Amino acid sequence: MEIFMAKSQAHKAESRRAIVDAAARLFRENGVDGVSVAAIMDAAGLTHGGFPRHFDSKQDLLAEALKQAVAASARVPALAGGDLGTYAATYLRPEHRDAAGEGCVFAALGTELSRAPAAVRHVLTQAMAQQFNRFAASAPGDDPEAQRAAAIGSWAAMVGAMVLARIADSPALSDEILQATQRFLCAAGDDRD
Amino acid sequence: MEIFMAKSQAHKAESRRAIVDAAARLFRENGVDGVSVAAIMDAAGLTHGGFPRHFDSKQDLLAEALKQAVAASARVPALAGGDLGTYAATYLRPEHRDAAGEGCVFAALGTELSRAPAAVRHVLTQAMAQQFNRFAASAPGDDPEAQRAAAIGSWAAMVGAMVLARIADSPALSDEILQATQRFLCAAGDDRD
DNA sequence: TGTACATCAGTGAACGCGCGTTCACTGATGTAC
DNA sequence: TGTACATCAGTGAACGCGCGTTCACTGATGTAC
Repeated sequence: MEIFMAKSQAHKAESRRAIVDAAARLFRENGVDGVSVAAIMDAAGLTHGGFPRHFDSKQDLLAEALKQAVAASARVPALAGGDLGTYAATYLRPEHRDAAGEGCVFAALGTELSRAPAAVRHVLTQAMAQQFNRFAASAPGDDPEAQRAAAIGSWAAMVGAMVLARIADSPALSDEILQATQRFLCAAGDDRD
Repeated sequence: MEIFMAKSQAHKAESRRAIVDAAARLFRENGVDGVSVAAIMDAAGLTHGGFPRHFDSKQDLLAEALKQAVAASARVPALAGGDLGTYAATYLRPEHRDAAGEGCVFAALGTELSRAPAAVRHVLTQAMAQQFNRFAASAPGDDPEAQRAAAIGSWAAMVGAMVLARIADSPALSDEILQATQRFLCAAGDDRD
């Protein structure tokens, strides 16, 4: 415990970063309604009273946390490379399923976010659009429209598979969902090469 | 208002059905944490005080509502027919996206349900297993393993596409996600026919 | 058939509890002189 | 260089509020006689 921690302006930015980091992880792990502001502040090493010095509301923090999370996802090497097959192989690993807090925002919070306020959904819409553009260029096939369809359909399959794999209470079925989806996507790609 | 409504045992079953129906719809529309027990009872035409005569807890009702919802989904004609392509065309319609309350449970509540208690997840796991078995038989291709992979991967794509289409705040992008996924799934099927 | 009574679905008030949010206060920061 | 003071990040107590749940009560049901 840093009892005499400085409270300068420089350290405020550090606190803010810690809050956003904790929120991005805890929201994905437990859902938006499954984690309290107090729990987030605690995970950031602060008390809940300091919250309004950084954010107007929990929704405001949610928007910031998602903004950071999608930006971080866009920096994942497999995605930066742009190869759909490589990305799918990375995305569909059991390690991703078991670490929702550091994983895909859409697979972790998707159904809750469809009911989120406009500001939150807008952040995610732009992230989706960018993702599709990146993938479309590297998708198999030569017809641009078909490439884009493959990019969108493949990503939908990844997100859906992760959602379903996390619901399954049988480890065997959960693993199978991930493997089968990867096989399905590979086959769909190979057919067009 | 049926002021002098009978309160016989026969009518209790009717009340229970009304509660489960309302819950199945409202949970899917607003999320589990987005609807209160009082709101469900109100939608069923009752007051919240009568709730414990029918269910032990909100979670108990959730399990019952999901059980009914997945059973109803299994009776959808396009699914009973077993043809994957027909089912995808039905599933991926904008009307489904815009009527979450009557639609697929996994697309409406998927990410919340992954954090649900074991009893709830078990109901859904069995529903998934059945869905895969039904689809696998009619999936394109002749290798049973590949057929099963196609069944699982295709359904994952449908669920994922619906989740993403509901997040998108741009109607154009939302429609495109549904159409592109359908095109992608058709192409994946055609390649194997 | 008629009457007394036990049952229990449903009512509406009330109960704790946890939550998001607010606020008076503390004390280190860093500026003014 | 020192000293007085304004600022403000962070603390911890407190605020309403809505929620899931509980409960004394009502009155129709339907059985016992």
